[in-house]
Amino acid sequence: MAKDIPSRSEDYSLWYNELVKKADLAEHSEVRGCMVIKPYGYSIWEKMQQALDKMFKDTGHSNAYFPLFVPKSLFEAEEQNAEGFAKECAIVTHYRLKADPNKKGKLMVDPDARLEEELVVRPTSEAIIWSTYKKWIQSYRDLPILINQWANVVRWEMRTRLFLRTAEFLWQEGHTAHANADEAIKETELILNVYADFAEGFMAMPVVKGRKSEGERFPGAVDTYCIEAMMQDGKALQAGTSHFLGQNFAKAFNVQFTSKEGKLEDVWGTSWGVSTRLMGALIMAHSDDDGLILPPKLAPIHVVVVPIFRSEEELKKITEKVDELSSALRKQGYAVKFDNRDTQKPGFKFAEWELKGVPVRLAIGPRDLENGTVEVARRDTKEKQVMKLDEVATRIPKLLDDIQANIYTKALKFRDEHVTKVDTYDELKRVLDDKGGFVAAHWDGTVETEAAIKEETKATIRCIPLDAKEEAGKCIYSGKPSSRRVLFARAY
RNA sequence: CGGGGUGUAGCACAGUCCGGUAGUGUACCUGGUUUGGGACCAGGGGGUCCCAGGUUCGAAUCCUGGCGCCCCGACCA
Repeated sequence: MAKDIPSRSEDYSLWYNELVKKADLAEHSEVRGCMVIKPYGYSIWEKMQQALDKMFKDTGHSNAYFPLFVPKSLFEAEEQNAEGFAKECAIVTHYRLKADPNKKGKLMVDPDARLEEELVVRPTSEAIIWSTYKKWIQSYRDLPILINQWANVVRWEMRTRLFLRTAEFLWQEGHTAHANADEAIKETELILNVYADFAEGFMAMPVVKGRKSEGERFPGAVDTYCIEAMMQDGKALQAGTSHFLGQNFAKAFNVQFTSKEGKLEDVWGTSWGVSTRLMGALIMAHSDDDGLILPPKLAPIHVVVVPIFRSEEELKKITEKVDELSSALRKQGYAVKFDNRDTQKPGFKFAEWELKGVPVRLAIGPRDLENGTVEVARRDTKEKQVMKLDEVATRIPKLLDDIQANIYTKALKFRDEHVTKVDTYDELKRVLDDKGGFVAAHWDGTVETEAAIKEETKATIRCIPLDAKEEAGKCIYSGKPSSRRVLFARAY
């Protein structure tokens, strides 16, 4: 086990926190609830951004940027949305500080600098964006608008956890406007599929695509779609949401257009987002007691090379071989790190790069120079093999593909083993306590039943899976009829 | 907001009960030996002991007030 990190079985929560810090991903800042994302952590986030950004652009979206501040009058325009976020908003009330006459060297808020209208620091940008769309949209010819923004938002959470829930976080938020409901719903579903493809294809993390229940719906949305993932401790994590907003925001902000037929109509909308929370998901989905396990498609470093040498001479000879190998790998698009520090021993480096989750490690020493070989170790299984030096550059791509596939398969197997069908309330409670994971059960579709189950078991309906089969049954709580199973779980 | 904990070197912590020269591990710096799974030896540097006030000859330690942070709960898309 890695030094200074507790094992997952000992204390999963502590394992997660320590791993985030020890792997150099992020740390707590001087600001309550806000984290510093460190270079290594940020480089993983950048890989996520790059992949997602390309997917958005490939599906016709463009990036833009809207203000951090939302005037209170705009913020409150869409009532449900405003009410949903009101309890966790940071508000700017003043625009100036001045020297405190009573405390030397200290500043105070200048009471004369009160803003006429308070500014809400965006917890989400529907308000500011729809108030802008109003100016952009007159005709059906102006539609659709397909915009994404990469931004930070602030939600004054009571309790925070690195990446999973921070008071300020980074995300992307898409906001689209359409001429009819059908097109908006298609957009909502398109993005849901983009998110699922990203989670599974890049993060190697299987997800369940579904709809949120009424009680879990985004404030101001008509319908909320989501992808739900399963963490190694059996808790669910919402990894992304895509909302069909209906005409709610158009009505709130008077965004209307003249249709082909010459009629004045309200615009249909969607919004969708994923955040730095995905970093938390990535960590908890794959990593082990030795540290991070990164899927090659998101790893900032694919291959780390550790030279083993006694003298400058030896290092020089090794470096020659490594340079050749590195450039062959780089030509194929892989990021290679040559860890030639002479300040740390090989064993230290092995442990460190394992902690950081680099998928493949090569070790080259005098022995290998003699034999024309290199030791290849994969992070996911910890298996080592000796390869011919001149074969490495051509075999690594396959190995990285194997690793990507293997960690997905492993996570999928775990997820599938943690979906349990139950037909009684007692079973639900037992499975939640003993096994965790998703519990597939019948539900009568009411907010009351969901709330009661949540109150009693702390489990929520994660989603109504899109692929749920029609199946007659009885709600495990109320006994009322139900036509399909939904997934319950305790969640992050 | 409720419950608990905590604040001392970059980091992790001891010392606080019972007041008397500021400690340990790690990290850092120098030199040497090492290097195929977290090296070793020797030497060295680094502190407003969270802040403010009080008690005292003397406060990291006792008293009063304040602040920060962490964990658990409630809350949470």
